[in-house]
Formats: sequence, structure tokens, C-alpha cells
Amino acid sequence: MGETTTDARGTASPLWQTTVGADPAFLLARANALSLADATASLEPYGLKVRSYSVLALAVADARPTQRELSEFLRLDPSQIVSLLDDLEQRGWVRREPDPRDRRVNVVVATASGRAACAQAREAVDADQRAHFSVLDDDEFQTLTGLLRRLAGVDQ
Amino acid sequence: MGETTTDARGTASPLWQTTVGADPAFLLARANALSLADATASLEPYGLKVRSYSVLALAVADARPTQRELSEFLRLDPSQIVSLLDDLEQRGWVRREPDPRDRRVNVVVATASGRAACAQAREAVDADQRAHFSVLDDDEFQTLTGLLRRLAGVDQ
DNA sequence: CGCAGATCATTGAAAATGTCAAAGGTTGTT
DNA sequence: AACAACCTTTGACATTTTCAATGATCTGCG
Repeated sequence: MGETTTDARGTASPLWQTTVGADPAFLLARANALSLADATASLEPYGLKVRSYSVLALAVADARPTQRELSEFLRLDPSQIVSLLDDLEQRGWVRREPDPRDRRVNVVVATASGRAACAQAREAVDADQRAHFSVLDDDEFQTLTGLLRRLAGVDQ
Repeated sequence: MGETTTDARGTASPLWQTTVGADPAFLLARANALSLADATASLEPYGLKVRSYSVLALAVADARPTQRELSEFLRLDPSQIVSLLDDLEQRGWVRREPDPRDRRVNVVVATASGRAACAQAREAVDADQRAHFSVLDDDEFQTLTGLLRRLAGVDQ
């Protein structure tokens, strides 16, 4: 037991024994990479990537974000938001709605079919993410979420 | 208190109120993005990026990894390892050492100056990461690390 | 009112990364 | 000896990032 075999789901390496194996930044990067790969795979059948799904989900949540708000929240260049929206809009999942209060900005809203598509995609993603996080029990999961919220600076 | 002002360190947005604000995958992504940006900035004065620093650190740890091991551990295409090593080797921080047991593979080892450079860089990175994680107390930090290790699949 | 400076979405170009297939050298197996 | 599998390297191609410039619009100020 405890060999150095490269196991199926990508891990187990003598390199974990080094300092980086204990480095929280590295662990964070790895955990995120795994979760990301998972989500990417879950979304693939729906023609979505994690990026476009995030935008769609925010539109579906009726947050009515402007493009700049999306850019800042998702930490993407404004020009990347343009491409993402072009794509989502072309599929009729999302609309750019001019804001009457400020004619420079667009507000992003979901269409009915966008909501339907998002619901389907969400179901798949959530199921797979649940499986992905299932190495943790419910308590641990809650603890993790709380700690991440602090790290991510969600609440102020 | 508790306004919707876009605060200095990049957060605080009404968009956090949406479903994504509670999505662990999203939180993971955000926490990682922040930590990564931090580390990138810390390493900049040393002419290192997170990637090259990781490789250098593994070499310095005397893990004597082959290029393929680095590729798998860091989840990078083998060709990217080639570039990273070309760069580090050119600066004299790392050497490709032919493995006498298998003449196909190289083993990556750190030079004396590589060790010195890594020590300096590590000091900077660690200090900044400590600050970055200082929103958590020691217990919380240990808990987080443990949970991340599980998620990252470090042990088995 | 009218101007100056800031802000927003958009475009396009340049740089950096990611992904893949092919090739030469080497190993292990039949 | 022949064959398949493996490691590193190269080069091509796609995707992503990053940045500067532009036109439309807003805000503040004289």
C-alpha cells in the first residue's frame, strides 16, 4: 500500500512530498484545476464553457449586470465580455438591453430559452460538482465554503 | 456599513448575492485567482512566474524529477516543460541531467545559484502569501489546508 | 450653456498559453 | 532482430490574455 503509482484521477507522485505539497497556494491551484476540468466537462454537452456559463448564470439570476460589472466580477478584460456576450446573444440565450439611465451601458438579461438552457446545464454541473466535492462530508463542505468565502473576499 | 462600493482589493459587488456567490467551485476559482495574482506580483522582481518558480522549487527540493514527472505533476504539456527548463537553464538556475538508468529521460537538478535565487524568491512569496491568508487564523488555516489536500487528492 | 475629462462598449493587434501531431533516440518485449 | 511503447523536442495551430485606440455618452465645472 502507498506506492508511487500514477493513479487514475491524476494524482499520487513523490513530488507531493516536497515543500510545494504543503503550500496552500499550490493546493488551491490544484483543487481549482480539478474542479474546473470537471465543470468544463460537465458543460461541454451544452456548448458552454465555464466562462459563458458564469455569464449566463448571472443573467439568469436577474442581477441585470452591466458589461463592466461582469468584467470586474469575473476578472476578465471588457473585450472578453464582448465576445462572450456576442456568443450567448447569437444563440438567443441573452440580450443586451440599453440602460435608459445611462446610454453608454448595456444591461445583460436572460431570455426564456437562456433560462431553460441554464437550468439544464446547472443540473449537470451541480451533480458533477457534488460528486467532485464528495470526498468531504457535509460539515467539512460547509467549513470549506465558509473559509473560501473569506479568502475570496465575498463579504467586504 | 455594508454598501455596494467596489472596494480597493477588487471585491464587493451585488453579483455576490446571486447563486454563484455560494457556489464552491466559483469561490475556489476566485480564491485561487487572488492568490495567483498575489504570487505573480511577488515573483515579478525575481524574473520568475508562478510556473517557473514551481519548477525551480521542485528542483531545489532535490526531488530530481524527470520532465514527464514535472509535466504530470504541474498538469502542463510536455512541450511547456521544455520551454520552462530552457529558460531556467539559460539563467543557470537548473540543469538537465541525463539519467544513466534511462537515456531517454532527463532529471532536473538545481544549481547553487538556482538555490540562492529560489531562497530569495521563496522568502518574498511566502511573506506575501502569509499576508494574503491572514484573513484566517492559524486554526482556520490548518483546516483549510487539510481540506484542500483532500480535494487536491494529495494523499492517495 | 458649452467644454474637458472620465467612463463604457467595441474593435483590432500583439503577446502569451494551450493543444496536438510528428520525429529521433531509447527501452523493454517478443 | 523487430516491434511497440516511451521521453524529449520541435513546430504548427488555436485559444486566451493584454493593451491601446475609438466613438458615444455622461459628469462636473466655469
